[in-house]
Amino acid sequence: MLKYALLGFLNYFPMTGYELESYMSATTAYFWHAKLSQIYTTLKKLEEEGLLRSQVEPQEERPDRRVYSVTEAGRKELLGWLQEPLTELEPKKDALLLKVFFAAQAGKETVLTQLRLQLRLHERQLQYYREQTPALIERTVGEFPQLADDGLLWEASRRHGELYEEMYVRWLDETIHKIEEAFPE
Amino acid sequence: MLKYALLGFLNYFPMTGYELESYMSATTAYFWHAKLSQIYTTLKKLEEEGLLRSQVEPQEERPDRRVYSVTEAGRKELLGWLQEPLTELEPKKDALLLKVFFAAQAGKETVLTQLRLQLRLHERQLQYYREQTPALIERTVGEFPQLADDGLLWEASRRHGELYEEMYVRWLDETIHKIEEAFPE
DNA sequence: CGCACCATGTAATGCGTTACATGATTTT
DNA sequence: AAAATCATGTAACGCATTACATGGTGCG
Repeated sequence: MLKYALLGFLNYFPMTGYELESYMSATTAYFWHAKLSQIYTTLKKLEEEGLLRSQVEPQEERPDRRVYSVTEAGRKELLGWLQEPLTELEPKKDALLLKVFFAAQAGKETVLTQLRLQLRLHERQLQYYREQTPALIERTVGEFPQLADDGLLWEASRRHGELYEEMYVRWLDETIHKIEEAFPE
Repeated sequence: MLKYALLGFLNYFPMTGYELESYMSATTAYFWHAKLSQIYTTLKKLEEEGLLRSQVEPQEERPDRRVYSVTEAGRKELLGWLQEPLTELEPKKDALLLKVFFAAQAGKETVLTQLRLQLRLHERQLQYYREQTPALIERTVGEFPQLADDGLLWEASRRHGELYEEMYVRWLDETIHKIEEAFPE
């Protein structure tokens, strides 16, 4: 799946594995992320499959840059994936919910501590989507005007992040109060 | 991590791998799931580590049942995990959002078709959390009254599912309308 | 007649993380 | 003086999925 994220980014313009990682961290990280090591091995595999090609740009005093770009076959592969509909819900994993599910065995204060900590983390993330991400999208669309249509969809995914964090904060609030009331000291 | 889900369930009462899978499907599947094959191999490993023990119950005309239960070491391991706070946000993956992010390259109608399909799936899931899950929790607490405290936290995780699906439906609605307006025929 | 349920497991493969290995330049 | 940025990769390991392998009972 990382495969398609890489093809998607490289279809905007050619770049290195290192640059791909920083773009992903700044944009898709909320719903798709990867470590550098995985990015490098995946890029190599995609080149072997003929979906990417690379060119080495020599540099002084630094490792040479290996710049990847999408081949015609790669573009077709990306388009094919974009057109395939998702006919089922994605299974998800959330370790916090798993802990909450079994938390009765650990006692009230333990759960509450954990939920309050999560509340701070999600509030901070919510703030990030509200205050940092819009400017990032505007800046990118400003820099590459041919990507204006894409900007609309980037904004849609940012909005998902915002709504998700709002929902999470609300649930944490609600749950903290319910636990406080239900297990009085 | 599946490890802790298995320890958590088996700490309620002993059961087989097959039964673990059906409990998980009915309850934690929304935030934690596993295939039977993985459950069987993990149970085996946990027994080797001394966190579980198993007893074989012979059956006629069917494969013998292997019933697992938690050892003292297993209970400690579970408690230890429950007490460890999660100090970071969980990275998540959502293939639909990845598609939406890159969807401009595939055209308006392709995205809309996909979003409308997802809307139906999420509406159905929302209905499930509202209409089916509460009865399941009540039934279980009724059957095992010593799990009343646990019931409160099961309800909290169900509520997260409900809020999540409400949020997702709202976002899909919003996004579908925005795309319809922004790319008029 | 076919499908779902009960019940167990192994083998191959793929996806992802952590650790290892290197090293100059720029910013705090 | 330390940390972040730029820049590349390999190796070992762990977690998860898919496919393989078996087979009786009960329901519609």
